[in-house]
Amino acid sequence: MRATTKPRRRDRGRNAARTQAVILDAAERLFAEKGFEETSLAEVGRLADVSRATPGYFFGSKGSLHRAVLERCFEDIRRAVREGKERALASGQTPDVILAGAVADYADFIAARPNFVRLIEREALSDRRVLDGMPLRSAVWQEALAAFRQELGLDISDTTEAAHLLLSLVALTWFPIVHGRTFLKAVGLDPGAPEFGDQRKRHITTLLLGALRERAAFTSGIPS
Amino acid sequence: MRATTKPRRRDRGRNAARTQAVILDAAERLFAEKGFEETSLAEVGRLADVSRATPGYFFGSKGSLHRAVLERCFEDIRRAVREGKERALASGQTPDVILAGAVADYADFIAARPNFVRLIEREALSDRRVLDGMPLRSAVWQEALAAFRQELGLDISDTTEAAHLLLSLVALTWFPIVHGRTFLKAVGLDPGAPEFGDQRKRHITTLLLGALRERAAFTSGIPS
DNA sequence: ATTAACTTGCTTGCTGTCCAGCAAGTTGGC
DNA sequence: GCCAACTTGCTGGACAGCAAGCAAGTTAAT
Repeated sequence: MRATTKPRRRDRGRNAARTQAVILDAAERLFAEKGFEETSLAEVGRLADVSRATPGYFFGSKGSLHRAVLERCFEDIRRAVREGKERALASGQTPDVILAGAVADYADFIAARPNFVRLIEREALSDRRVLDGMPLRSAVWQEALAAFRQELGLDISDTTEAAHLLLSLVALTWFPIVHGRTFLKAVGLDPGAPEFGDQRKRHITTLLLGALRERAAFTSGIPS
Repeated sequence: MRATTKPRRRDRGRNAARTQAVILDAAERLFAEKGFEETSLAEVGRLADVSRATPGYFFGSKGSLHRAVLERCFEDIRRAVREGKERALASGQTPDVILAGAVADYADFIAARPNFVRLIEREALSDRRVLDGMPLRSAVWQEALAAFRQELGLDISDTTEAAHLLLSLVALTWFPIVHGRTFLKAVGLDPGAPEFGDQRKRHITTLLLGALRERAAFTSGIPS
C-alpha cells in the first residue's frame, strides 16, 4: 500500500557492538521512564529497531540487560566525579569557591542526564537488590565523598559532616528531576523555566555554604 | 499435619468498612514496598487475609485501589500539615525557633510513615499520571507552602524563596528514607542508628536557618 | 427472604525465554 | 579469484506462567 511500507531494518549492517549500544540506549530510556516491570523486551527491541528477541539474544535475560544499563550509568558518573575532582583541585581556589563550583557542575551534569537519577531512584525504591551486588555503585559514592572532603579541606574527624553535606547536595539536586511535574508545579515552581536552573543552584549554594561556614567558625574557636 | 493448619479466614464477621480498611493497609504496604506493577491483587488479598478477588470486589480495579491508597495518604499528610501549622502559630515563637520545630516535626512524621514517601516517590517517577487527576495532592502542597510562609513571616514577594525553602526541606527529609540502604550506607551513614535522626535534623536545621538568616540580613539592608 | 459480603473458577491477554533457522560475513584451501 | 566450510548476528514461532477482570456461586447478617 504505502510506498515505504516500513523502513524495516535500518541500513547499518551487522555489527554486534553497535547493536548492543543501541539496545542499551533504548533500555536505559525505557527503564528510566517506565520502570523495569512496565518495560517489555519487545518494547526495547522496537525502540532499538531490532527484533523482539535480539535484546534477549545479546544480554541473556531482562535482568542482565537491566544490570548492564546500570553498570554503564555508574561508569559515566564515576568519570564525571573524577573530572570534577581534578578540575577543583587544579583550580587552587578556596573551599567556598570550590563548593559553589561543585554545586554548579553537579547540577549541570544531572540536568543533562535526568534518566540516571530516575534509574537510581527506581532501584533504590525497588526491593530487587540489583544494586547490592554492584561493587561499582558503592565505590562511586565513596570516591565522591573522598573527593568532596579533600576539595573542601575537611579533615578526618569531619567524615560524618562531609557525608551529610554530600548527602544534602545530592538530595537537593535530584529532587526537582523526580518531582518536577508534581511537587514543583504545585508550589508554583516551573523546572522548565529558563531561570529555574540558576535560581536553584544559587539556593543550594547558599544552603551548603552556610553550613560550611558555620562549621569553620566553630572549629576555629569563635567565642560564644 | 500442623495443629493449626491455617487460621483460614479471620474470625471477625462480615464488615465492609473494616475489610476495606484492612485491604487499604495491605495495598499501601505492598504498593510502597514493591511498586504497582510488581504487586498483584491476589497478594494484596493474601496479606489482608481475604480472598484473591475481594480487593477487586470493593475497589473495582487495581488502578482504583491504588488511587484510593494515595488519596488516604494525602489526607493524612494534610491533617499533619494543619496540626503543625496550628501548633507553630499558637507558639508565638520567632521564625528561627518555628523553623527548627517544623523540621523536627516533619522529620518525625516522615520517619513514622516511610511508606508515604515511597508511594509518592514512585508515583512521581511513574508515567502513569494518577497524581495528575488528584486535586487533593496539589492542594496539600499549596497549603503547606502557605503555612510555611505564614509561620516564617515571609511576605508575598518571597513566594519563590519560600517555595525553594519548602522544596529543600522536603528533599532533605525524604532522601534518607529512599536511599537509606544504598547511598547512605556507601558514605558511611547508618539511618538505623539511634543518633542518626537527631544528627540529620540538626544538619537540616542548620542549612535552612542559614538561608533564612541570609535572607533576613539581605532584606533588612545590611551594608555590604 | 433478600440483600450485601465475600469466594472459587475461568478466560483472556501479555511477557520472558527457549529453539530452530536463515542470512551476512569470514576463513582457508586451491 | 573462487568456492566451500564455518561462525556470528539476528529473527519468528512456540510455549509456559502469571495476573486482571468477570461471572456465577455460596454464605452471613438484617
